[in-house]
Amino acid sequence: MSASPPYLEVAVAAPLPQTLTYALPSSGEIPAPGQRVLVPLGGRLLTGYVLAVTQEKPAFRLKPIADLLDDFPVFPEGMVPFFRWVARYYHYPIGEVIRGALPGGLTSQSGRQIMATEAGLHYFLVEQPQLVHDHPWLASVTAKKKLSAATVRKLWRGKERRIIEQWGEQGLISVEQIISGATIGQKTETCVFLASEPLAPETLANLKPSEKKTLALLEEMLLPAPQALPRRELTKAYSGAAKALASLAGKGVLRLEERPVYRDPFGETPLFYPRPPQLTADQENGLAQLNPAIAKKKYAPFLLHGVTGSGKTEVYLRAAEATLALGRSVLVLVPEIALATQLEAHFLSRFGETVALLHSGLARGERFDQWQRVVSGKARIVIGARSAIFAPLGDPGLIIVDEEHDGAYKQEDSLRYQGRDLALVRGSQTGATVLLGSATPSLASYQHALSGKYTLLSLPTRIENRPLPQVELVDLQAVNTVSGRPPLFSPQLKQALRATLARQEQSLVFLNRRGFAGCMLCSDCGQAVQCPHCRITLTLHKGRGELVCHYCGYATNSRTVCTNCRSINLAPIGFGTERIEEELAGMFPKARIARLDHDTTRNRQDFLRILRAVHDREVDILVGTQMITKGHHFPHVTLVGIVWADAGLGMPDYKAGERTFQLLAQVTGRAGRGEQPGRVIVQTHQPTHYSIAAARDHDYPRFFEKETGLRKALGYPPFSRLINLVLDGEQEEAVQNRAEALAAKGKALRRYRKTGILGPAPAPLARLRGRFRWQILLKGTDLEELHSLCLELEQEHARLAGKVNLSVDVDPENML
DNA sequence: AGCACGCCGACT
DNA sequence: GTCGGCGTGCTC
Repeated sequence: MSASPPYLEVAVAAPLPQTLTYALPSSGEIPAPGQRVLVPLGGRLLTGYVLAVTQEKPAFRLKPIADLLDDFPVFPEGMVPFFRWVARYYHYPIGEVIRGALPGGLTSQSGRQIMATEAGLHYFLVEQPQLVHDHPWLASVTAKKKLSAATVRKLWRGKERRIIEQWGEQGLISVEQIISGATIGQKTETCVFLASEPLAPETLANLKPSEKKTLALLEEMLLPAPQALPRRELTKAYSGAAKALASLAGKGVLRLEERPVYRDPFGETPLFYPRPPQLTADQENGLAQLNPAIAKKKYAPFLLHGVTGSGKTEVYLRAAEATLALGRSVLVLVPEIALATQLEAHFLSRFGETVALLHSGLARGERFDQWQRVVSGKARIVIGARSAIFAPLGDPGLIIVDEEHDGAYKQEDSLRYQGRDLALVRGSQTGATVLLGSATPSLASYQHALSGKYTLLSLPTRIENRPLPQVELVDLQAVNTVSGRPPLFSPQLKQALRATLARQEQSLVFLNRRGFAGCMLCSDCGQAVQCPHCRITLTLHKGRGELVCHYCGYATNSRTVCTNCRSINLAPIGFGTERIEEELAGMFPKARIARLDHDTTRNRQDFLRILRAVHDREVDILVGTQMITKGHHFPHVTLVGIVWADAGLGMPDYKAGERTFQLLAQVTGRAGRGEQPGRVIVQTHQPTHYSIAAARDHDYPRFFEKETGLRKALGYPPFSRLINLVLDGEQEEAVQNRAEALAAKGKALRRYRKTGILGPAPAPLARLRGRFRWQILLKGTDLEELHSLCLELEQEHARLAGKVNLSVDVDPENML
């Protein structure tokens, strides 16, 4: 058999559902899987990712690869099946999957660069200066400044293209094809290390005063963490240090090296956590099951159910040690916001240089550096937020997902993946042990643990047997007010806030409400009006005067009766953290109040700034959404108030009960970790609701039983699978028509009998950023069928042209 | 996505 | 009669 020249299977960074085949570049070089290449596609050049080298020749004429972009792969070949799986399962173009997985700034595409010729300069500046006025971009060109690639693209796509081409032909400007977009720089910091050898006495005796001072300072600063210290820390403390450090390095007293530096969010040197010599019996027991699984190098999923403060971290660390000892690598996923917690410091303390960090707070260059360290094998432990599931580790033998129940693992735009679910997929592909950890496991994970699909490990007690905090429930229905409507703050909570302020301690005030959707709340039983078919809270559409189900489209007049107790005393309700902040400011004019939610924290910096203010006791009362439950423990917070614990139960979401339980359990678990036990006051309209009562009693099994029963009865996950199809566009009618057309098409396809089509219905945020949104929910137990139906509807959508956009959300968690 | 091709109204 | 608008379809 003669060897034909190989062909390359390439995923192109464009929204194509399939991969494309290219011939070898003219150089004859054969790029390896994982390398980036520049490929021609429909008259332009863009980045592609080589997935495979194949001998299979397709039936059509191939174009050759235009260029190689890398000397080495940017991801290991072993990740190719993973990318394929993700693209297929989440109905997302594979090239976009890979582009999104890689650190930013690695995507090249062809563009154009516009420059003025000598003749042009004269023409535009002297002969026809009004042209510069008419075409403002000419100002940059005549000033010999480069136009950005984005600017040129916009001009080229718009009305200016003709004139640009015309002037190009006249020789007034030059239009050159360039490759742009890939912009990556290295960023490191100079760090100081003490020499490992003890110093000779004569060296020490001959030091200059400034050198002695610097050395003393260094030793002092290194004391809490005997690792590296950034040079600028020293030069900040003592301006003579820069010079002294250089000469000390020359004398061999210390080393200066370029290193990435990891910083604590509060700007302190990371704490060093020593390896504890003793484990608890529960930790030992867990590791006795984990270690053999790790050693087998086969896929083995575990659920580590441990209450807050029970020592999950040490189990992670020991499992990581065992995995590294086998020569395999470790991937640790944490919720983005929790990256500021001690977990990262624990891993750094234990494993030092072999840890890489991947999170959204890194600058582009930093992110690229971390990526390089991983792909080159220098870093064998990766800690990161959900996107770190795409970290280019060659042979992950252990994948840890901390706080696995956390909603932050679900990406809610572009590629809508679930990081925790992908951890299991990647683990099963690479033969890894997957360790999911949580104090309040997701229903699905716990279900799998009980069914034996995962192995359940338990850490039922807190270290040192500290008690869980006492939780007081306040029934808002029972609070008497002049107006007869429940108040925002009960006398109990007001009183507690006042007392806490008087003691100069801090309070946290939660409102689990980031949604905007209003609902109708029954003033007698406290329950929100629900859909008779879906048991989902109906959303109030004020304009139409209707209550609408966002799952099935059911609508009823907003003047209705309570679905629970038939009462006619229904009141529209809807308020958020902003209102709470306002009320508090009115009640306590002298208190320093801060708010932490999506509106006040545009980015990680804002988040850390507010946390820091609380940490430094510059804030008396912190108001916020679930964001405050994560991350930090503040020792001076002695009161936690939950304004409206059942707020989440009013959301149009089948997971409302689960979310509510998790939130309350997380909050109450967090209080009382300091020396004082702390007080938790939970205000609610539904004190007997199972989610709220079980959270008060720290009773996960009770919650699980009840919630599982409800889900099963209604056929919601984990007893079925969902795919949400969201249509959006500028014209409401077009969107609604398309939604109806697709739903009708789906219902007409008789071969998908086992899959239900709910809707179409207006999306819970029916108008978002000026676009109208409708959705169709697919629900079924047959995964195969569900996905083929989805695929057919996508094809139907593509066939029907129009300015309506379709996005697919597989396993939706939050349909807002 | 973005570019080419193709089919209809208002200009020389 | 052409220019140039945008709607559809394909990209190895």
